[in-house]
Amino acid sequence: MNPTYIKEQFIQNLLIWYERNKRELAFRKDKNPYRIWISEIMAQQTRIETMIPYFERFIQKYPDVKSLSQADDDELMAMWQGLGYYSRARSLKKAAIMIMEEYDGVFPLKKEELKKLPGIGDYTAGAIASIAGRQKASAIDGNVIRVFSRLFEFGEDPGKASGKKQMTALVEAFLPEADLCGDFNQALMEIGALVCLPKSPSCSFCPLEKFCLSRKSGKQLEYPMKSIKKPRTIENREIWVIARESMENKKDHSHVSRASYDIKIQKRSEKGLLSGLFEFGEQKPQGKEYRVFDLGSYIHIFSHKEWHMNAKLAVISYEDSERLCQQTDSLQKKPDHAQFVPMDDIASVYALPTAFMPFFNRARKILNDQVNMNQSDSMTIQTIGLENEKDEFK
DNA sequence: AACCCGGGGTC
DNA sequence: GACCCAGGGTT
Repeated sequence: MNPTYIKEQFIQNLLIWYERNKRELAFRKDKNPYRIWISEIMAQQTRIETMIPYFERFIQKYPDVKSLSQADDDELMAMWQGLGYYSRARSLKKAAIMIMEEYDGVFPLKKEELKKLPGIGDYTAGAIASIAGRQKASAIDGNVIRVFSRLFEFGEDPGKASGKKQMTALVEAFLPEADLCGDFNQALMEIGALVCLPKSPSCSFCPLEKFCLSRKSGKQLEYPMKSIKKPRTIENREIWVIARESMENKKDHSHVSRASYDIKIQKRSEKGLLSGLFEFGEQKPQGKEYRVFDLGSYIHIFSHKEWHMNAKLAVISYEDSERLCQQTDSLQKKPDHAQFVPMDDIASVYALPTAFMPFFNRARKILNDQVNMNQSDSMTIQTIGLENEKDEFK
């Protein structure tokens, strides 16, 4: 058995399995470069099932490069709200503008050209070039790394530069002709997603079983080699959700059911964590009397840090709300205007990170209950416990 | 090379 | 709770 024969067998087994077992995914319907691109960016560090509904909505709103290049920034972030890694969305728009201006609106399909676009690295460039461009290119993601690490009992950390380089050479030694590379790459990923699972690989169903060294040794779970992660840092935060009755209520107090509240939000810095998204802030209202409700505590876990938050809801007067906006502006170096916006616009119009969502849901519930209550009493300070509200925290 | 950047499903 | 997901950018 010569090496060429082994490679042919490997490719044939893989591609036949793929044709029989691949999932019908929305972005596999055609080879449109724009849609392949959007799907690959959304799929970065994100499970396919999670990303599918975002993909459908995104394509509806931004059907092509041109519409994306003209997207409103806040609307774009709202479309991405909840997906995470928000710089992906900003890079998408930047790249769309580059494609319009530097490529005359024609999507580049060569790997080296694709890598010049923001948000497109080694993996994504290879995926687009091979799938949409039918070019000979590898696309090595976490799935491919796991599959090949196990196949050859790969002894280095593929996350490090040396290991990544060797892994690339190994995978590329198995690449078929250009026309088949798109399916080859997707097939390897599909094996990783459906068969060569991190904790319980189904080796007896694997078309590559007879090529797999770790299958023979029984050491599948020792690959890929993993490096030690540093522990997350913990930050404590005191969140103040500040609400006021919206102006509409004052004009029309005969219709209590139409009453609603505005909530103060401000834009986070354009750099760093959750950049460009909105938040409630940590400024306690001061001065006149206002009603306070306890919104409890919540721990939000990011990849690299944890926010341990406590939050309160303050309902203040319309007059105090305007002064508060000015105070908040003066506190910020680069003031993104603190503003009171209708409660129902939050998360749909103003992208709110998932980290704050539990507090927003609780505040909304409390405020809606307030609307349905007769507000004839003169209560000024009120605290509500959380005993029966745990469901609101997820 | 090390660090930063989200959120969610799964076991 | 630990793992890890169709990774990329910055320092």
